[in-house]
Amino acid sequence: MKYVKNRQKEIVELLNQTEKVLISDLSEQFNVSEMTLRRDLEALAQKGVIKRIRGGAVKVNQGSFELPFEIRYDKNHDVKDRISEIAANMIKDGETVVIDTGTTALAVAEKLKERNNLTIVTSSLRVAWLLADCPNINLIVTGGVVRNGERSLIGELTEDVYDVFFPDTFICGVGGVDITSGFTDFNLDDARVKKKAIQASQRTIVVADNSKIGKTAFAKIAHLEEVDTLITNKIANTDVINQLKKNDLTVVLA
Amino acid sequence: MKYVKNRQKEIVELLNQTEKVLISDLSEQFNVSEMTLRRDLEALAQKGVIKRIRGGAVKVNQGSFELPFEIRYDKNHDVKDRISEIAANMIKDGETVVIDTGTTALAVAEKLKERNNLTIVTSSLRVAWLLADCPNINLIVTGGVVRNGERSLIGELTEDVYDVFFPDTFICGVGGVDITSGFTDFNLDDARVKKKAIQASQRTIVVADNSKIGKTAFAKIAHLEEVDTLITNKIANTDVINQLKKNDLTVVLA
DNA sequence: ATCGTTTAAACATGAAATATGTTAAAAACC
DNA sequence: GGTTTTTAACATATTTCATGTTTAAACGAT
Repeated sequence: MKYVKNRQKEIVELLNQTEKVLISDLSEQFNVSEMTLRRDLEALAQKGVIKRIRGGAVKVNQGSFELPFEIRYDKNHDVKDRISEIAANMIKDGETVVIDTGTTALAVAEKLKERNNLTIVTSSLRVAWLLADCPNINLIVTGGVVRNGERSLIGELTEDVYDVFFPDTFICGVGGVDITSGFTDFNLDDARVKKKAIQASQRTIVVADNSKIGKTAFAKIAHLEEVDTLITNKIANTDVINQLKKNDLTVVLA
Repeated sequence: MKYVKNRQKEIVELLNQTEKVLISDLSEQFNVSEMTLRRDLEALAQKGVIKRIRGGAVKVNQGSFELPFEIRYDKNHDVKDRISEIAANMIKDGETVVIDTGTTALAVAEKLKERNNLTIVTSSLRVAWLLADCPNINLIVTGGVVRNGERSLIGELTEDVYDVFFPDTFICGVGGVDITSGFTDFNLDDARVKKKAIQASQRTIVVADNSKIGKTAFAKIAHLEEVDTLITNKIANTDVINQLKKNDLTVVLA
């Protein structure tokens, strides 16, 4: 079961480099039958990650398109683990914390599961589901329209929550961090929610692994100055990191 | 897996009559090893349904206390299936439907999964989770505080949603239906939300299996006249049903 | 303290669910 | 038309989960 996901993840990554993969090649590479690969490709095509062609698959990644949550989830898992550990340690007992959508923010939520006396606000159904039965956490879900796949809550209902809530810390996930474009996200609606959460919160901590550094996604979330801390990992492009540090942004490398 | 839940359910029901059960007795009765029963009792004690004592367990059910969701879920499953089927058939494509918390309402959500062009509003995380990836359903989650175990959303945030939303139909779950006390629920906060949903909705359909008929739970939801239709099953107490029918309430027997 | 009972932990077994492989017929491509 | 790929159905393997067994430790009562 673990292998299935790993293999499918690798197929996607392979496709990002080679434009096209053949079932016959993959079969040799992974040492599994062609039928299995066919099933893998079918599953991925179903999610819209790849496009099936006769004998293999081609990439469909046109434009700023985000991979499905499940695929992203175990990508860079060890990195996210380190980043989220640091983020979790910056949260003190008794705080009111907003936990954002996205895989890295979900990892932070996992670290906070056993903590006491926390009030957690989230617009991610996944975070809500994860923390729903923690008796020691006061969990609040923002309302909103459920965005398919991502399971994030968006829209007016979500945004309006930040007119009445003023949390201590916002754990924010992003699609890209760049010197000129600032913090961006793949989805406009999600970006709007993040923007309001930043404005309402005392401090904002962005968690983003190195794959996001230097990238620009579709929708603007905030300028660099609006965020307090960026937690990323060491492999991130040092040039960009150094420039980010000049912009009144505390950068922590996991 | 199905047997585990059934056995645990039966243990709880047994405990409601006898105050106390012994592992040695249960082992004989269910024809399973004592170790298995020990595991069952541990699981139930974990959820707070029973209290573990040396050699067995005693009931903890003081007052009007509701069993945990998981235990209730497969109780009367076939009945809920019939009731929810009827409820689902009363929903027309294009409607805006509120789906409540509780096991029977969740069963209705399951029936609506494949339907098209529905807007579904829910204050149940379980319903939200179930429908989250249905591309043909426009899913809206009310905000609110997550109630432990039940995974329902409660509080001001939840209630206020019904100041701005005016749905066509409200599929409502209840804790009890009675001639004099009307519709009641075990939880005050849930009851408040239900009350507001009834007021905001064009019509309210209560789904409740026979175990609820003639019962009164803790918190008042609504008078009989405020609800349009009650869907229950045939085994329900006929006297009560007949009286209910006199109160301008359409009763449908599954 | 001491005896019998109950529990907890570790490992073994069994059954159900899931993933993978194989085969043969159908469909698609050239 | 002949080759390759796909689909579907079934067979096999793997994994997971519930259950059982055993043993040592913990507990309660005397």
